[in-house]
Amino acid sequence: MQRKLPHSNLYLREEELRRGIELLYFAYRDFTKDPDDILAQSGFGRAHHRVLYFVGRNPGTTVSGLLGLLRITKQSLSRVLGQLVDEGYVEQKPGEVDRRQRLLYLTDKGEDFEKKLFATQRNRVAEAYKKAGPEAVAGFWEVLLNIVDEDQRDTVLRQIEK
Amino acid sequence: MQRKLPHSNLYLREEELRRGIELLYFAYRDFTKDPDDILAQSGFGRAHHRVLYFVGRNPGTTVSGLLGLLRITKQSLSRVLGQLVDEGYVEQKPGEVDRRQRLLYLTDKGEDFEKKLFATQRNRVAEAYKKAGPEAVAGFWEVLLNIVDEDQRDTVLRQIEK
DNA sequence: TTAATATGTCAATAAGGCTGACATAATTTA
DNA sequence: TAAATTATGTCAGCCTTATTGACATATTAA
Repeated sequence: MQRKLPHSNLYLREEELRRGIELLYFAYRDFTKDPDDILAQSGFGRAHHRVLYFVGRNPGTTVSGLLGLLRITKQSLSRVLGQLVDEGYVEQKPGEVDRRQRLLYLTDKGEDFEKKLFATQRNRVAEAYKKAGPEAVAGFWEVLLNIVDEDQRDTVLRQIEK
Repeated sequence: MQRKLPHSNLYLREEELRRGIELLYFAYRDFTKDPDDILAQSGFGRAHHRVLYFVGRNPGTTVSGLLGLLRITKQSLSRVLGQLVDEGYVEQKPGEVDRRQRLLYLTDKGEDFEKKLFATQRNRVAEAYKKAGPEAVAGFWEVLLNIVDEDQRDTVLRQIEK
């Protein structure tokens, strides 16, 4: 596969930085489109998706765990999470060790829905991985990880290597 | 540089797809944070940034050109663009060939502000490129481009190779 | 002359963030 | 044990940014 390599010595030139910034914007724009369409049909939005996704990936997580991962306020999360609980996508169980906590789990309904949402992004990313090849994928991961705030990289690594 | 390579044959496994999806989310989350903070101080939001950015990159673009690139409605663009024009960041000149068009340009004030916003993302991406190395950067570009909608890739390529 | 195009505008609606204030139950600490 | 802290929830109000639909104007093209 022919690939244009960034300039070996001066690869930090304006043009190449612009390219990364723009690709990130366009890729993210399209990446979020498919699940957004499905969510809209159920009266949900992107925020519901994130909650479903991270609760699915981290069953038994607490509200504050989710707040730390999503980095939004509890008032914002509360509205979204409340809807998901009300409509039976997420269930809360009191923590056994610390009974102030509400441990979060997807219900069967929530799992089915999350799978449906995931499938669209999964297909898109799988296609992109296939076209780009394994080495490109490794580079993709590495650059993205280094774009994350330095003090968040450990948290992200723990999350993605779960 | 030691890098974990995705599984050569079965690299489309769930875990590796999840990893890409999550990294994209976390990287984008942090990537947008710095300019968002600066924008908030001036009473602007992320949408203003996008307009400033793409007008800066494509001086003389039309309103419909911008709509196609950003893929939002003209009503949404209109509000944001109107504010930027009112406050002297963007200027509109009637098209010479087609006088219905309003060609868009950054003013000096707009250019200064855009540079300030760009600098934050530029630094972040430059650091990430440096840490990951040129080959990783090439992979980063390639995967991102393939995540973009297939029918949008030419448009995106024309934009990033400008 | 008519139709289509580029742009702008008004109005209503919605998602999803935010801040601030306050409440409750449970746990930890002094 | 009493007081402070923590985990969570909730109410109220505000902002940005997106949406749809309808309509207006100027200009260009058929």
